[in-house]
Amino acid sequence: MTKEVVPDIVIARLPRYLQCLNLMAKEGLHTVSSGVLAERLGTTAAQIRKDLSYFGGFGKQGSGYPIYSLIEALQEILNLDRIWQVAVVGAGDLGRALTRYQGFPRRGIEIKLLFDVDPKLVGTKVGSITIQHVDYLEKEIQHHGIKIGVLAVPAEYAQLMADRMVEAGIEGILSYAPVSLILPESVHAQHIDPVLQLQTMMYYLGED
Amino acid sequence: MTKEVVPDIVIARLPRYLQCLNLMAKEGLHTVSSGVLAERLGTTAAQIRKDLSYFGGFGKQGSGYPIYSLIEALQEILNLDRIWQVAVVGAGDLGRALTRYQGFPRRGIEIKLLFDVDPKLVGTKVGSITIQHVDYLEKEIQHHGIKIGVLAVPAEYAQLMADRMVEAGIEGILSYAPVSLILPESVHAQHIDPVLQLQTMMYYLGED
DNA sequence: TTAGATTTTATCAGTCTTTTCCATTTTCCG
DNA sequence: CGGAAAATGGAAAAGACTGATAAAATCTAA
Repeated sequence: MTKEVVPDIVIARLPRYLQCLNLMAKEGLHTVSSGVLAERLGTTAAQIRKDLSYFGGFGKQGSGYPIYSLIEALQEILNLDRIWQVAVVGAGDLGRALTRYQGFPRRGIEIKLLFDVDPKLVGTKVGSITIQHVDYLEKEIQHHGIKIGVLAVPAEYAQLMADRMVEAGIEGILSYAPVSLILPESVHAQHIDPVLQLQTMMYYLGED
Repeated sequence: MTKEVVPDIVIARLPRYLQCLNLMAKEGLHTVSSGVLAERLGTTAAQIRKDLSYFGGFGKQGSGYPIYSLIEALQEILNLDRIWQVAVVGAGDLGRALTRYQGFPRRGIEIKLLFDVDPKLVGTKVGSITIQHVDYLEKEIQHHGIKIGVLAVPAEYAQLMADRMVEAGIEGILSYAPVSLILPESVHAQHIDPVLQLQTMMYYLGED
């Protein structure tokens, strides 16, 4: 009866399962066993079964998991059964590349707003989006009721922009800025920093 | 005497500590306690102390950690006390943005090679790097003895290019392609996929 | 229809991580 | 100088996650 809490680390793996399942569906498969899925994902069958079992029994003993209904179930669990609108702050190389990235619309993510401070950029378009001045950040985010923000600004402005987004009602931030952000507990943050990931790698590559 | 194994997850946190320490050094601080560092990083003091203690006692009771020498120690642990050369495969929006990214040279990462298949791109320059045809991938990587590759190609070519990089001697791959790669155990791989991170977030944002 | 192979599910044991506790050392301040 | 406060580092406890095992269900083929 008690709504058992699903560990964060399990949630973080579900999108990867979904990605792989979508690929398999495109290949024309209808059913997959945890063993096969594990091999494609580089993990273990037991882990996949355990992870999925947090949400109920999707599989059929003897045959495995029906791909289509598992995809649907995961999409519902992750709340992907709708379009999520996103605001991007920072229209430099990175911000513009993200705004043009076709992988977003293909997977239910719509870049709705794009902001920058540079007056030379404001008013120009990236794809179908017009770059707006950050002065309008709060107003526009509130107006569209956007809950997810992407930070693509230099490190020194990241905390300020994050604070403003939170103030405007943003509840999740994906940051590309190379700094640690200090945010309220209630805001979900994720960081992407290729340098940090490469540095992690260098530890292991060093012994030569 | 037994060389205790440091957990992967600890290694993955060290670059973040280093990033924060560098920032503090720039602010003119000389010493930092685990508590203050933890607050800036959004973690706990105990975890930082435990992580650092895998490598020895860097701190001084009563005052904390001397920032400069801790930075140096971490750089040495992570093998950052030299320039790492990197090859980028894929010169689309993303590959070019990465090649231009100033954060790499600033932190000891040199993009040395950039490849693409598109004959319209081959021969053109991105910053000071000339785009080469992927036909020369193996030869060039071997010639320069490069150990780290960055994948910035469409999903359907990612596995093929990863295989070729491994064949050429690459030991670590940072992939931006939205697929799971199947690689030998000996190759260290990291993935960056903003969609997966956003989807993880959507699970938590969904209850509204 | 039945036997055997396959595969999930649930449970439990084991391992890995994190947190807590505390002794010790250093710093600060009156 | 001396006591209180601050801080580390190690040991141990607690907690979380993963892997293994047994049981049940399904499928396949003869």
